[in-house]
Amino acid sequence: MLEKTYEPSAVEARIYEAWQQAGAFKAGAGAKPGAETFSIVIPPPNVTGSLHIGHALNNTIQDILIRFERMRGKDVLWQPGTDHAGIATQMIVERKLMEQQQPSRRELGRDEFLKRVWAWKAESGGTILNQLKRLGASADWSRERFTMDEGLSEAVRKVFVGLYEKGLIYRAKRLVNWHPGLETAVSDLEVENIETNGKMWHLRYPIEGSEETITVATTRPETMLGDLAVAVHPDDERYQHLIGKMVVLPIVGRRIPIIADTYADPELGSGAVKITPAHDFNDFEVGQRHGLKPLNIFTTQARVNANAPAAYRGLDRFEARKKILVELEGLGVLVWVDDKKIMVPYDEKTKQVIIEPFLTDQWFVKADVLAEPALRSVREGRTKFVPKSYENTYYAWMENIKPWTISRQLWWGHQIPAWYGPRLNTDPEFNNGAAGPRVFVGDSEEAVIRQAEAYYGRAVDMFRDGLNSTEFVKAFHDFETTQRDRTSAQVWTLRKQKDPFAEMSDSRVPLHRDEDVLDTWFSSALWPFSTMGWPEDTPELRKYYPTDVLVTGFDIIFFWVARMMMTALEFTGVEPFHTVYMHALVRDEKGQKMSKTKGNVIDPLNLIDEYGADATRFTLAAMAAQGRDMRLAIARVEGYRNFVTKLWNAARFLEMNGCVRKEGYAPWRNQLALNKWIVGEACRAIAAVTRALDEYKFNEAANAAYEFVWGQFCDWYLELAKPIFSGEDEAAKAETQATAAYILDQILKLLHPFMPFVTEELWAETGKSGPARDKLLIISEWPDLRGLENKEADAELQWLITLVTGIRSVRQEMNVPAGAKVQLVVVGAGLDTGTRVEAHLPALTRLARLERVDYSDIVPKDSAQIVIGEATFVLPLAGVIDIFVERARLAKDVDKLEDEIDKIDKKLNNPQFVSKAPEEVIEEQKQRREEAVTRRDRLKEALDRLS
RNA sequence: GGGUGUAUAGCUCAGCGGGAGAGCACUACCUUGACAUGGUAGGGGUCACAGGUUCAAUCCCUGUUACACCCA
Repeated sequence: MLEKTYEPSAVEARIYEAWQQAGAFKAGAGAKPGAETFSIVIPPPNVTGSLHIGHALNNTIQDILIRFERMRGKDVLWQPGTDHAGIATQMIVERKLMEQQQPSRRELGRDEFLKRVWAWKAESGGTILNQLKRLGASADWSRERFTMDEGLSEAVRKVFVGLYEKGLIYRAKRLVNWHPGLETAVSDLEVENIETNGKMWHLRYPIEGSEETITVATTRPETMLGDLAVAVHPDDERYQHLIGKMVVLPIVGRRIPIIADTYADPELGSGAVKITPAHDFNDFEVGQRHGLKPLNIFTTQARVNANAPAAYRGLDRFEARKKILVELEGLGVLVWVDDKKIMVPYDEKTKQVIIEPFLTDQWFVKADVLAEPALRSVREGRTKFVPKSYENTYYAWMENIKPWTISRQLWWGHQIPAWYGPRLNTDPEFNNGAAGPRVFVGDSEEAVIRQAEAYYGRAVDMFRDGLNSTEFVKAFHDFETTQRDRTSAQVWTLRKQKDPFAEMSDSRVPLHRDEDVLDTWFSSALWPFSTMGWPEDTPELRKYYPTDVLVTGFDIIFFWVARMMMTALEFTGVEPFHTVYMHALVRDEKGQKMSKTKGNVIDPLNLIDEYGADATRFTLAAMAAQGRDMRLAIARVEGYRNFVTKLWNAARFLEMNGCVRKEGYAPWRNQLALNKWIVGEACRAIAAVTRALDEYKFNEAANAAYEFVWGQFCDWYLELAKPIFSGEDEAAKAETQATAAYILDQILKLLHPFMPFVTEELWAETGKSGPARDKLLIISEWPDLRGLENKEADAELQWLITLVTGIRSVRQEMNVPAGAKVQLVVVGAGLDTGTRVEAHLPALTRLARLERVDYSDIVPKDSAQIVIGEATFVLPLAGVIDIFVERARLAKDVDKLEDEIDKIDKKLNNPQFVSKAPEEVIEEQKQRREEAVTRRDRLKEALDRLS
């Protein structure tokens, strides 16, 4: 016997274990022979992260699709894994070191620090995956991958080398977005521009050899220390005579030119702008056009460096600003201050640190080249976005894609497989100072050594500890010495004669490895194929790649989706998935983003603890309409928890009434209209859920299932079955018991993708009697009852439901006590109505609380009347009902019908409508009119009888 | 500044060229043999505003307003 309520906490862990034991999550579990494949790769969560509500939604949707397709007999793989999340993880470990008062990252050194990170990964890395398991995620855990696994790292190196060799990855000195806290470059996407109340300071610069001044405006006065020019528009009348003159930069004393460049906007401020090429992206370009060599005034921590006057060195950028303003004011240079809204670039993650444009050597990907085929894939429909509107977002970004900065000055991540060595004097670029060291890129040290030996014509030494290790410095110095001498054949000959050991110091060339690591998204970009074994040609890769659907939030469409498209097309030649399903972001019930600081975070694990995984999942699915965000209200979760209980109790009711599954039961052999009807309803519900899931309309799927289970099966079928169960007709009872058990099976299947735990538990419970179940629900077949609708049964049950509802409605409105039994008189019944009344007499009596049912040709006086079809159903309530109220009730209905008839008549009397509207629309209107007229006439008659 | 999206019941949201819907909330009644995490009945909407297209507009088009998000 089932308990009165379902206890999720008592069941979920056991069920999950049973699935694992049965190998139900394994790739291909339950697949029909020769089945189509269906694969999804999980968006890998941060390895040291924990589950938030967005993950819960994301993975619920994936699990619904996976369970659905698995039940449909496809060969399914859900590929799980985690991401090393370079910046986030490194920050966490650094913070922990600080909290525990241990040596800092730099004090520990690279190797020791990385050991600590791996230890932390080992300690906390399983958390989020365990949380996904609590949600019921049926991923193939035996195939779990991590972005820094050896295989995936090999894929990263292969891709890096491949792109490098094609010229699609290059190293360059550029202005990049610099994070002064982490002291690393970040990509454009990792910067969020936030509108802030700022100021515009107007500075009057003196002009050399003149009494004139030129006024420039800036939001960042401290950067004046790095000013290299003042620009005016070439057509600006006001400044023609100043172009070419020199400004003496206050405080600094540097002479800088006044240049003509269209970047200066004559309309803005004074029309003259200061140019600081090392600290502003626009200024950098201006500087390049005019051959200005950028002057960097900041350290990697955004403190003023030695390129500035001594008084400012070491000051933080904001301290420097204060000091400069004081000094400029004292000099009379600062002439005016405005308030101004300015966009300040913040670190996108924490929104705490202001990002600084900073001039450094970095690695870049020529994203524009890779974007071309990725754009075509979507334009030509080989990959589709759901909802489709995101395709425009994708186009807009991809069409204007900028070079992708992929190097990070971090330690946790994939170290860039590049080595640097000195240039030979025979190298064509030897005298080009800007060319920098000679770079060797290879997917292994052996490959690099081979290349380097070919270049140098002799052995090389590999220095892994970086540019500053004493061994490297010494070796490099030795090489440079010999290298210099070799520039002249004469000197070289002399040297060899003087120094018999010259040969030795000449013999090995020191190479050092690039210390930087790659952007985390570089490895994520390979996820769909790297997890399946690429670059090896594995069976998984052949079978499950390309994948089918990518399920993700729209916030990482650029970070991740676009980049997967690019790398997959470049390296595998196919789109990594045919569909990208973008779900909404989960917000709180007030529509605000959830954040720890606001304290409005809904922890999915709390929801699971309190309401169960099934209710949590169902809520997320039911709210997953295709939109930008969804607001999660606890009341909804509660409601779906109630739904779980409802299902549980329906099963309990069946159990109590001997509804056992029957061997050889065939739904098409049902005799009773009630059973024919519920089979048809199930058929429609299954079709609706299936179609909705095929279209990724999870809310529609959930609602259709919910409506059928609660609104049809529980509210009507079970209620109507009650009199049969307690009745004498054994044949009817047997058929209904078998049908009820059969429908429950269909329901369990239908709900399983949404509510896997309670359905699996009930599947087991109901499997204890009747024919033995041959497998778990998770790998059972998705239901399909097509062709079992029955029009007559539908009409009959619809009639019954209308009648019961009608009587109940009258009873309530007439304030008939709920317990009181009343008489029903059927007037004007034809053969159909008579048969139906007789067939459903017990149900009717019970549900409408009737004392007895009589037939008559005369309507009793002062009665409430219900018109259905040709018959009028009369509740003789003389003395009980208020005639006035009953008249009002009927009159209201008549009014409604009159309105409708008027509306339809207007249409039908319009010759335009009749001539232009489609035939079936006209026909439908006529039919609706006829029904309305009949019903109105009946109601009018009823009304007349009341007076 | 550019772009995208949204505006429907008190709330959260579906829907859609031809009858305005759901869940929650609300009101009233009901502990009837699965379920009070329940049942029954009920109230509630100029479908943001203004034009246009159409025989017909909540739905399509244009504009306005408000809000949200993305990009610079």
